[in-house]
Amino acid sequence: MSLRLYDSLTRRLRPFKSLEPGRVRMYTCGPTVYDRAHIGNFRAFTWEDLLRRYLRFKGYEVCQVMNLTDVDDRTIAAASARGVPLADVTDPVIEMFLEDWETLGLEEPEHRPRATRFVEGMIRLIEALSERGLTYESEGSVYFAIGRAPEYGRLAGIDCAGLEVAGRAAGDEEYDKDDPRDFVLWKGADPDPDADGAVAVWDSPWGPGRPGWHLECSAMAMHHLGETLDIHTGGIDNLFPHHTNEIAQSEGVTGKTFSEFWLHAEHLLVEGRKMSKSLGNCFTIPELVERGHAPSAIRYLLLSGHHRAQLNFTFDGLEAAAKAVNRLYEFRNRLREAGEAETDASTGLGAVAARASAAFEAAMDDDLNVSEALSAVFGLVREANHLLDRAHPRAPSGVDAALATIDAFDRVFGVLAVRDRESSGGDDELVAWATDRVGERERARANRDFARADAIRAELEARGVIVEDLAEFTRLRMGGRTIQVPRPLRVAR
RNA sequence: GGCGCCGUGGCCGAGUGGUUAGGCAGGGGCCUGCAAAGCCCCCUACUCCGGUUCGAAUCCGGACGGCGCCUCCA
Repeated sequence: MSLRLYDSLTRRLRPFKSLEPGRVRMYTCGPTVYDRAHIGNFRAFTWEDLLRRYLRFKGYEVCQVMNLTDVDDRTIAAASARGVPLADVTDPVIEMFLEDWETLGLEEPEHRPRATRFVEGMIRLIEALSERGLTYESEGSVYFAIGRAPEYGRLAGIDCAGLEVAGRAAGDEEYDKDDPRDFVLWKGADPDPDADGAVAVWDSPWGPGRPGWHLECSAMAMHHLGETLDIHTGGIDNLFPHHTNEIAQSEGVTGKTFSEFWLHAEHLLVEGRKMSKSLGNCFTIPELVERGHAPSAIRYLLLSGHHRAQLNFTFDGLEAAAKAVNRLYEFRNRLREAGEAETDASTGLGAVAARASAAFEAAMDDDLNVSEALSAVFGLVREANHLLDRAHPRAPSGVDAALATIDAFDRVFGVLAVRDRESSGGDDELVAWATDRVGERERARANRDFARADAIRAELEARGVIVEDLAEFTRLRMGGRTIQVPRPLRVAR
């Protein structure tokens, strides 16, 4: 079985093969760190994490680069407005970004370069482009002349020759471009020392200024990964102009293919509507967590739709996702417990697990069809539960194989790993109090004083603690967290 | 205007020329002091109108509806 991925450039599903056997070089467009990333941003990042994990599942070593855009109009505007250096805005945002990254259980990329540390490399790129006659200078700025790049616009499906040059550029103030569609490589600084751009000025052969937005990705990708990447990913909105311009710049310098595959994630809708500040639906990860939603559920929901389709993020969906995650979690627990029981060889999980494994891989091989892959996972859950019921009180054979399969699935989805973290910890004081109350409730139950036991449960529920009596212990659920309180040994009568 | 996407059961969401997607919700059952959780079973849809076909939700055409991009939003 082999992996096939939809490539935006050729607009077709193509078999994936890395340039270097066994090793994938992948560049993922990271966040602009002017404000905390929202769930829409994380939809793309979570999907990229899935891609990365699946490549590893397929046996590749992955070298992933994700940039941090810490200089652009918005970071500059934020710093200027507050009258502070750029880093005073970007450093805390980066910190929050990494926090959220961790919350969702995303794997660390091998490199996380910051644009402001790569300005020199960007200048070298502009020089190389200039030597090839692809640029022109105007009033301290340098532009890329797209008219001299014959392939320009292919990624976005834009036919430049037929494009109107006028369009929205008619009233444009930037009349210093030869062609309004050209994009800036180096933006000359405003001579006014009080101008907004003053927080971000570097020296260059063309005078003081700052690099254009698209340039950083070309520079950092090529620095870490070489002139040709295996995979370049990003949100669909980056198709044009960002990725289109990246290709123009990079290939303009090297004359080589910049990336073999271009993969794009569609946008997220929230409650059926486009995310926007005015609708107030640009939720961040901590906002959702504060509302009592578990990170594992957020991760599951973000992952559960195909990356090339818009995903509708809803609060109902979040609750459904939490239930689905829990089902997997309980299933794995059940397998772990069954592993210790005596085996009943007349029923076997091995074949069921092998079938699920094959279905999972076939689905993921097909352009990361997560929905279908999850269908295979839940198929295993259902069939295995059935066999576990039948073998009870003994265990079917093949429990280890089923457990290994679930673990392999989760190395790709990474949902149970996040869920595991939610089952421990919590507000120490509340936990101590609740544990104490449960102890008292257990004594009442042992005495068959159920009125008292129910009163204590109500008391706990008043403070947001849900009590569940299980065979071996009492489970307390508070918010997204779960705590197990062992049942005191009852004295035999 | 240009380029492109989508319309599946109460909700979310795969898929496909003839065979059960899956999750959540809902119904029934097991378990339980009660409850919850968990487990099992059930619940058979594809916007509309034409066409192609032995057969279409799946292919073609049209209509209606929704959406994205077209210079800095993942």
